[in-house]
Amino acid sequence: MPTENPKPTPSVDEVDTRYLETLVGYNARRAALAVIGVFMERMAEYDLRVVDFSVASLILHNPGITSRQLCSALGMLPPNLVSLVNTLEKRRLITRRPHPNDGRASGLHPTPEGAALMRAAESAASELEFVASSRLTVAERKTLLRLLKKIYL
Amino acid sequence: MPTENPKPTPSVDEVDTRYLETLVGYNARRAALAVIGVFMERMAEYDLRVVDFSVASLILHNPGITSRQLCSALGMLPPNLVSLVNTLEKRRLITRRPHPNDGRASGLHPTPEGAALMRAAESAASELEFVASSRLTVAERKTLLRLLKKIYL
DNA sequence: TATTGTTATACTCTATAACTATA
DNA sequence: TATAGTTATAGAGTATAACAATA
Repeated sequence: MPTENPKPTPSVDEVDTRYLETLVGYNARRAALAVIGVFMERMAEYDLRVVDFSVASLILHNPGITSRQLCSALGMLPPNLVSLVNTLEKRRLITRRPHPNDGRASGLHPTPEGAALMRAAESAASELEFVASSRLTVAERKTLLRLLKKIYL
Repeated sequence: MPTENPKPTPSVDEVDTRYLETLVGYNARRAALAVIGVFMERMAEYDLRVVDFSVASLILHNPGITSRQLCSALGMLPPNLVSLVNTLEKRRLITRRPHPNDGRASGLHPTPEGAALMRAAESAASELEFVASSRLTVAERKTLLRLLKKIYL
């Protein structure tokens, strides 16, 4: 009878991630973190975090938007938006004006400086898209965006 | 001459998110958060957070894997893995054994109970995939996974 | 000298409760 | 009574520095 040692405390040579890679959530999270990592580095030039960029971009394209609307659009909670908006205001990138129909709310508006900064930041972001999806064809990138929207919309 | 009031502090009716929706990072993050939100609720039954599931799944499929290998595979930092592994060990879901080739490391192995739990959890996760991607055809889901991998690999 | 695992700790992000001013 | 915005605070997640044991 030959030597038998069926389970000799094995070591792992190469990690098998095949199961996790079958999950949409795992892949979407990895992809998001990869893209956003590059995005963060690039936006440091404008002193904008990812969430600052998102908020300021929505204000640029939706002048008069309220904090509540920003929270709904971006899935964040009102208390976590307060200091962010305050900082943008102190940097003179946005201003608050009284809301025309609702005395409780403020309308958020880009300043000329804020609009200029965001146009530059959005240009940089759009350039980055080509880097981030450099291994995708234009058609594949379009398909990816379409399928991702079908997941979360 | 009619009344003119070209910029009367507008209010926003419906938020225009079209620019952000052109960005892969924005869409991937939204999709990941949507899927993972459902995932978290479902995994509460097994008392597993997303990261617990990922670690335990890798241990199941890679018996003998080290902490260092887990960190590399999941993009997390060693200090943040310590208490997670300790908790899995205290729950008797995994055990540590001496690494065969490296006295500094421990090999992590699933216990029979841990393997049984993870097989159940993985079944639930795979079922959830059909819910999460219910608006996608099978072919679309396959395409989505392929394109996401091309982004982060 | 470099690496594995660990402790301690700091920083960021996210979540909850409670308050005010207005609808 | 309900909602917008705010404050304070708690909790989760992520980050760095430094150490002991081993390679």
